[in-house]
Amino acid sequence: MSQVLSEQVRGVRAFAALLKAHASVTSRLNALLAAEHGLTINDYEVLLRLSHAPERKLRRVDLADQVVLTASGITRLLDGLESCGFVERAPCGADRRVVYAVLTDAGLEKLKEAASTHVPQVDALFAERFDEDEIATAAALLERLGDRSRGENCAPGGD
Amino acid sequence: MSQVLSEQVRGVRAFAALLKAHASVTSRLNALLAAEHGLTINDYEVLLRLSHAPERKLRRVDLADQVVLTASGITRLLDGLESCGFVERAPCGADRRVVYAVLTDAGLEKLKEAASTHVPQVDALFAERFDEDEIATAAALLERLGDRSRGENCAPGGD
DNA sequence: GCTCAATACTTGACTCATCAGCTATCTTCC
DNA sequence: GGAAGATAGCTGATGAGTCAAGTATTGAGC
Repeated sequence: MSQVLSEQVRGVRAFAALLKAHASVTSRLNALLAAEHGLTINDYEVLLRLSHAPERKLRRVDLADQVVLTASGITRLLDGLESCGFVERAPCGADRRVVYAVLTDAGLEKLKEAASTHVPQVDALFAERFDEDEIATAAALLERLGDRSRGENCAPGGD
Repeated sequence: MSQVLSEQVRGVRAFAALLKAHASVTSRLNALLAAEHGLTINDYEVLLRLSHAPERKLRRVDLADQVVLTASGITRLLDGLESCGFVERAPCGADRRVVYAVLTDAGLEKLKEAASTHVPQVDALFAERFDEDEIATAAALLERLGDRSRGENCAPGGD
């Protein structure tokens, strides 16, 4: 009866595992990050991206792309970080539509503080389950999955 | 300066890739599932789990565990599926605290209908990026990551 | 057989992110 | 140099999920 429902199809199993792994891992790490530093994972990721950016600043639209959020999602997220003083706005001389998000010194400090617990926690979570080769393999595969440049037309039924 | 921030630590890279892969993949598939069938990915997963369960029924608490949601999250999600007629409540004779969620015939039909587009889409997404071995490897690694029985005490700084 | 803790579930208030729709600015083309 | 369309960003309404606190039921200990 359930030909359609049986998971003989490979991708489905991997997808289900991705969903569960993500939910499981993020719910745990999110709780720790929130309790210890008052940040969400997305807050943390945004601070991290900014810290790596030239002059510690990024256009909001590029930030949105990097953390896979919509433009309005980034606006609201940055509202929070701005009100904490971790991020500032800076106009762009060349294009007045653009408002850069700039990591402040306080923001960098906050990031370092959060990283000091978050990085070991993340690492422990992986180290408990995988050896180094497996972590590297997982990272490489996941990076390919997240690469949006591939297969834009992936919708056999909808596009 | 940024000893703490540099991603020499392996787990962090894998974690960042997990976040991005998940966001990227789910935002796409969620949009398709919502547009074509009016379901979220979690709705779909719940219908699927129920379809595999004995007598097509599951305690809410077990369902919550399987899809990694809180008890209240499951209540709200099932509210929606109930009002669509895809799921029904059934009392448990042995324990009157328990309310089973039961997949109705309409719910099974809905699942089949949704699966008919969703499964190929999921599969295409993976097939575009990976060969079969890689998909199997990714699935196996992700399953281990999502396995909550391991490493409960994963918080070096908090527990 | 009564009390007390644990378990299953629901509800209200809240957070975070979405979409639709808006303004402002930039670019192109006539 | 003015109109038309594209791009960057913001805002109101909404949805999906969380937590905290509540009820109802069960089971264990005395």
